[in-house]
Amino acid sequence: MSLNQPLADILARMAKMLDVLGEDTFKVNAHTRAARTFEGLTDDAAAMPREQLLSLQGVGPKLADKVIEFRTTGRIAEHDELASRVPPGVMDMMELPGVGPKTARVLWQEGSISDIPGLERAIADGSILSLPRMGEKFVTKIKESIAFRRANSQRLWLGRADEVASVFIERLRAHPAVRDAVAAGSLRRGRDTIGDLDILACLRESHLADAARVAECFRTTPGVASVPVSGENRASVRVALGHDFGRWSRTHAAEGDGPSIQVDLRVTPPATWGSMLLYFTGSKEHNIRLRERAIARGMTLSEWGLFKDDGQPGAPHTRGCTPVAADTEEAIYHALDLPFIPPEAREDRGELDHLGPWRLIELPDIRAELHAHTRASDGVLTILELAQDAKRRGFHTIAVTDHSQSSAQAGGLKPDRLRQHIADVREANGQVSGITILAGSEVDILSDGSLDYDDDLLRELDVVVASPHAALSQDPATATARLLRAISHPLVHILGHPTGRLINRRPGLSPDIGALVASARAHHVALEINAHWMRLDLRDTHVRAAIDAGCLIAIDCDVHEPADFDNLAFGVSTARRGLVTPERCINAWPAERLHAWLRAKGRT
DNA sequence: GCCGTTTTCGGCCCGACTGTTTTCAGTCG
Repeated sequence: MSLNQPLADILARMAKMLDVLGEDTFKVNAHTRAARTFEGLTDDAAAMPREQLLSLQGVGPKLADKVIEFRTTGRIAEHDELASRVPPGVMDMMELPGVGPKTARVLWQEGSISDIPGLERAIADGSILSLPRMGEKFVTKIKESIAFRRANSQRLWLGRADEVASVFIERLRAHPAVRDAVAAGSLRRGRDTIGDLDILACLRESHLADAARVAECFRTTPGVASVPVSGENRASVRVALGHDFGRWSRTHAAEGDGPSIQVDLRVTPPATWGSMLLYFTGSKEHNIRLRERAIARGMTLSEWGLFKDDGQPGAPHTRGCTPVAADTEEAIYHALDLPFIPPEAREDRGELDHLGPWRLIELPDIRAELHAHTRASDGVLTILELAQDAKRRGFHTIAVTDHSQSSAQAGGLKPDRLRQHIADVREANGQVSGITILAGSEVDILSDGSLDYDDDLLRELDVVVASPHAALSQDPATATARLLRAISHPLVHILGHPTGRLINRRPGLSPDIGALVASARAHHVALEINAHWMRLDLRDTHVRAAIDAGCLIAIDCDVHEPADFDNLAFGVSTARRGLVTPERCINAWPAERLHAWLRAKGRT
């Protein structure tokens, strides 16, 4: 188990405690930045010599020593000391929208309010109004925040957030004053979960005075429950996720994933489209890097554009200055001596140091689906229907990979049924012109790492996707040994959804990713990015580790019904976050190359 | 607490909105 995440967590907690205690904000930021560095790191900080720690972004001598202390003793003394001074409930209060470190400190130290229940009591008896800067409106805002938080303990699934965003985007695009509307924020960056939605609308040149009407159109979208922020060019709304928000909400609304989400809108004229899009896409940390880079080049960057720094007080766009670049993101990056950086890579994980143009995998590059189920197990399509759907999407290859015998709940095939199924696939192949139908199986990796069919049967298949389905609570060492055994099996092509996680549902296995990717590379096994938005497994940071190690990647939809093909975009954005290129993705290879690679397995 | 294409000391991202203020602090993204 990597030390990176626990380390990131404890450093982030220290930053928050320093903040509420009123310590130097730059020290706070230093801890926050270091936490992010470890969160995005692929190599394990547990194994790094001090010199290597010091080479990391934002890690200096003091933080390096804290890392070493943490991995040696399991604690950081300074953290424990801070924790003894800050009640945990005060940290909870800072999670409320509208309550920052200063407010939390006033509540705690001047109002003796040290947790959210205490805050609710102080609101109920009115005693909160005696504290400085706490008025009626503030109290109302906090009450709403508490209710909102209670209903939204989890971030939203990517697939569901996308569905909600499209409701607003389609509505805005239909407005006569709007040239275009897009999702920005973490949705555009393709993160696996979304905290709130950011929508950007661009006015037509002929309708520059209509920003307020566009914001009005946005605020009045059916389903909007409240409007916490409303300005001339912006608005924030909260929406109840009812039955009007697409098929996922209908399927999953009652399953405890939070009944509302905040959606932020920004309206912009075309002249500032690029700088607004850049600003609103983030990540915040990426934007800060860009602004620092602008300053180093004698410029300043904001959502209003990139300007020459003329030393005058006041924001340049309010003084009539002409920007160096503002209308497109490309122009801004160019003026900062950078290539266009894809949104998925904007996480302050070293992307500004990337030389040359980026060419990450794109949706149209994908030409094959190698993980799909039919009615034979738990899918809804026949072999021919599956092939026709895949062909419609422009694929040259579809692999039929129904479940193996141990997945009884999914209708897994006993050996005899699989033999018949293989014969059926062979017969179907050729009946749909222009696409190759391969006979495969999604074979269970049993808890000891052995496979669910014997080798003679596996040898009859064109594609073997080996996946863990049960025993997903194994300890990391056992899980690692299990998956390594499956990877080293000579007939396995693809390791399917390697950790078995379900986002917001279960954590899945926590194998040693470094060992996994090294073995996958050595045994020519492709690691799957399962594109279903509840899985996205491998996750982005693991994909990055696989790419750094030289592994091959498969991006598959794990098709059970026709709509599952639509999830491919989420798999692709996860791949892009891991810096996957077309060359490394077997689904992007031409048919001949892919088929030759599949045939080579087990013959060497 | 970190960092160096003005710096090993003195900086450290930018602007809008909100609420409680008589001119601004706090929060957010």
